[in-house]
Amino acid sequence: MDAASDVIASSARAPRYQQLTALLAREIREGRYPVGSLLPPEPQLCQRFAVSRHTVREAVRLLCEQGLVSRHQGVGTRVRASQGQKRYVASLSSLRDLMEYAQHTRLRYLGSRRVDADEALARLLRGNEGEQWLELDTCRYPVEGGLPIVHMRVFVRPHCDGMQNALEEGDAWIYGLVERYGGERILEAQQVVGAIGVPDDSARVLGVEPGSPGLFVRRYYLGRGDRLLSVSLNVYPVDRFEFATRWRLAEPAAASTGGAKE
Amino acid sequence: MDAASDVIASSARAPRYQQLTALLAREIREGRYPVGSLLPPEPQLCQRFAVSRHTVREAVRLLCEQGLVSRHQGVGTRVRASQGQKRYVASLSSLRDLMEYAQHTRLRYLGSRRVDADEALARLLRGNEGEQWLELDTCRYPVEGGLPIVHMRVFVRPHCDGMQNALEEGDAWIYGLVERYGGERILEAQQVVGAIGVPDDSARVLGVEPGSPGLFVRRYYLGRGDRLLSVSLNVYPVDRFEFATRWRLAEPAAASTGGAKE
DNA sequence: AAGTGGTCTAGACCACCGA
DNA sequence: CGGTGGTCTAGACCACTTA
Repeated sequence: MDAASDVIASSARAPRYQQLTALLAREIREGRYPVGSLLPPEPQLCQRFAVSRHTVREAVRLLCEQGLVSRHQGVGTRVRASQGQKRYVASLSSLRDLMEYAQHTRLRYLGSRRVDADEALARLLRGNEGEQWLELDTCRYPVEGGLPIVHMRVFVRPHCDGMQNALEEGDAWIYGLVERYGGERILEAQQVVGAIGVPDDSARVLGVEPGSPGLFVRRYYLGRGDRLLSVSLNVYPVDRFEFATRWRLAEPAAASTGGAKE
Repeated sequence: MDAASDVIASSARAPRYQQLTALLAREIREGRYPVGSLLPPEPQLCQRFAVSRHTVREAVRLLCEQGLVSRHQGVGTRVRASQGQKRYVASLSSLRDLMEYAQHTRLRYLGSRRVDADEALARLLRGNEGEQWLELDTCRYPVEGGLPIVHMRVFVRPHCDGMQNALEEGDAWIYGLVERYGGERILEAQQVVGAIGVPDDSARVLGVEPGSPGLFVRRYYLGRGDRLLSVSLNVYPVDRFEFATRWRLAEPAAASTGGAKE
């Protein structure tokens, strides 16, 4: 190839591997390396850009982190996408943070019962009619007392019997119990939020007028192979709860670790 | 130190840098390097474990990706957490996905006006009393017609004048306009969701009873240095909207790039 | 000025894959 | 088998922070 024109400037401000990342990303975007094809092998890139293999690998690593390529030992570096999308991500250090407010709440256990899912419940739980579930009825109070913040109905598989006892102790986290009693890690949580007129049973628990404005939150906890481990149906009355999320732009930037001061 | 006992087995199955990562992670967990302290400098780690600096750096890089430490040129490697927490992440390919439903909606522009923030509005917009804002009044309809799904009041800085014209064309995305007219990328979006009795003005737009159950969503769009670029105040009536999010467990697995086949 | 992590080179051997 | 990416060494110079 025309090695001369491909030389990476060593005097430029940006490190070489970052220049290389940008250059390769542009060539991928412009079709020189179509999606599905293989990038040239590392030795070839070293030669073309007159840099060491370490530099090439660092550059390709960034492409990899941006999802543009994937590497496979013995095969090569395959182009997976032609352009890095903007991606906004939100992260939680634990599912507990889904309900950050809950740090300052106490759980109260109200009761439990076995239920056979009728058609409406089955649809809500994404299961089949006639399935057996164990329903746990709970609510959360502020630690300083007062009216409940939320009415929570938690559905788990019947073999999770025994969770009730743990719940009665009062400061357990549903998702933790689900993992302990279900013997399986929660790999994904899905959440659906919407408005609702508070239904009668929740209204009684929460001490508000039936039909008054409320927030419903359904959470589905999934394990391996999208196995449904638990479903929680929550109702919050107006003014006692807000749900905050932060979405940050995930920089496909080269910066990696260096960035922020402490 | 007792270098002999710290030698990393070269015969073991796992690569040295992964063994090193695991070893350091354990020592952090067990308190040898408390949170807030500095890890020994790289040359020292090289000596202690009798490995090259490259290997040490690869190991520390993994600790970094797991969030256990952070590196700072000229300072050192600081311990940030004593144990790798489970982390759940949700990602969007664009802010548009925050309102996935909106793919099938049309925007309708209702009007705009300049406002001086009074105390209540200033608090809502996280700004100061007396600040000038440009308020854009809009709502969204299903493409197939019918009642509006949401009443949106968007606040932008006054210099964004001209956005109205773009809005009147009908299929613009607020966040896109904010970037175009503000001349700045949105680096972060914050979202607060809660229940609300639909206020009078929104009720008129939405065609529902004032005070009936609704969902409010406040979104704050931030640019560089957390500069507030825009705020959007949305009200959804019951039954016309649900808000879904998926949180997936992000594996802090050591595997890095090697893992999956294509 | 000294010490930190960040970048970079020039080599080497290995595990894995496909022909 | 040859070629790929994965790991590793032993050096070097630089940018940045702190004192």
